[in-house]
Amino acid sequence: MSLVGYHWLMSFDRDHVLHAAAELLTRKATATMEEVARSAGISRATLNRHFAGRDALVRALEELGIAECEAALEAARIEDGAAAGAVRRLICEIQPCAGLLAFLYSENQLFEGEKQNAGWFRIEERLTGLFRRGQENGEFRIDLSATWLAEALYGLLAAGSWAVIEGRVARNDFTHMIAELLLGGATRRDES
Amino acid sequence: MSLVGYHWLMSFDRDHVLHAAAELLTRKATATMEEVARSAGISRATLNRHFAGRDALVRALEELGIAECEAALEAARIEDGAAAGAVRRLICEIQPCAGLLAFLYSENQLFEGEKQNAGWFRIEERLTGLFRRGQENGEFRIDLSATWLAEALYGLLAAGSWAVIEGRVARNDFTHMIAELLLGGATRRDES
DNA sequence: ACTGAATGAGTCATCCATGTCTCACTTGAA
DNA sequence: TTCAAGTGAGACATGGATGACTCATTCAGT
Repeated sequence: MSLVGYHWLMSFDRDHVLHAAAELLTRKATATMEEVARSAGISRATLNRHFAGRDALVRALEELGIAECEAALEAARIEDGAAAGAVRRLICEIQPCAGLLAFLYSENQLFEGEKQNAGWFRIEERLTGLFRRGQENGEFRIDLSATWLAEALYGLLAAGSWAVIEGRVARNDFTHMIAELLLGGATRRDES
Repeated sequence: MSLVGYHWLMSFDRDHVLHAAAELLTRKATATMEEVARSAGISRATLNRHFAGRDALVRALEELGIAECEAALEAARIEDGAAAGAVRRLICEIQPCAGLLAFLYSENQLFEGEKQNAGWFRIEERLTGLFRRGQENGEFRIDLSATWLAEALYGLLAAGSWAVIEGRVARNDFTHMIAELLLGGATRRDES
């Protein structure tokens, strides 16, 4: 049947293509459509058949990033328990798509138009809500705004991804480094 | 005399052009040479007379960024006194060129060639040296590598610049936000 | 007033990424 | 086997950014 399942050929895997594109574009944001196609193991023609232009590809990556972000927010159950633990779980869950987020984060054209994706607002809301909750129950300091903490999390995720890609830090330390710096800071603590 | 001082016309100010380009490219990394020229108040022809192509302009911006970074490192006297205070002074001094750094930081093509500027190595060395000093004298925790702390500083500077540009946080809070988060983290501290 | 240097505006050719199209081939389903 | 869908390779036209060029104008110094 042509309606139920359209999977005669397995050579094109939309999800695989998107992830390959994300992986490449994270390292080289100016990569050619040809390069993106080759990195996914398909031809430029096929890539253009499924994504009408570079812009459409970036938009699809944006959707993917938002979806994975919200999935991470769900999996981390950020509304449960202590805020600090929630942040740790979130960073752990979000690690697989950190590279994609770093690319989207640097793609500032996504945010300058008037038709920006509402998904970012939802994520921003939940994220700032998490930090605000931590501030209200006394876990987090209040002199750093929840908005800034959310923004800093993005920045640290991007910096961490780049550092891992360039081999400056070990991939296994990714979660620990970001979570500890964001939550505890660099200064040594005598308590605990 | 044509050898001593070449400043007959004041209409072209190399430093002003570079700073205008930095300011624009920070917001829109894909800006046209025409747009860059207009943002500096000069024509595209003149821009091309002084910078042979976009690549040369980016390289000049790289040089400017490195120079301002090292100037900030000097002005902050990062070798003096407590490491935490040195970091605060450094962030304060580096604030004016944070936008430029954010742009260069996202221009990953600068770091993939084999002919990358040695200035970054010098800065990286001094920066990691600062954090290592803090670790060795017990100020900073040792489970976060000095390399990562330096990388995180870059990431936070970039995130802070963007947040200011987009109006998410106040420009006056820039130094305080970055320094406090990097040094103290988000978690509330009961000691002073 | 004169001269030379530098600029601004405009034009032109070139390059490169992109999008579209065609055609032969492969593959799964009937 | 037959057929239709999907793919890969290649050719083609297009658009936009870029760099080089010309020419009139402006301005500083003499």
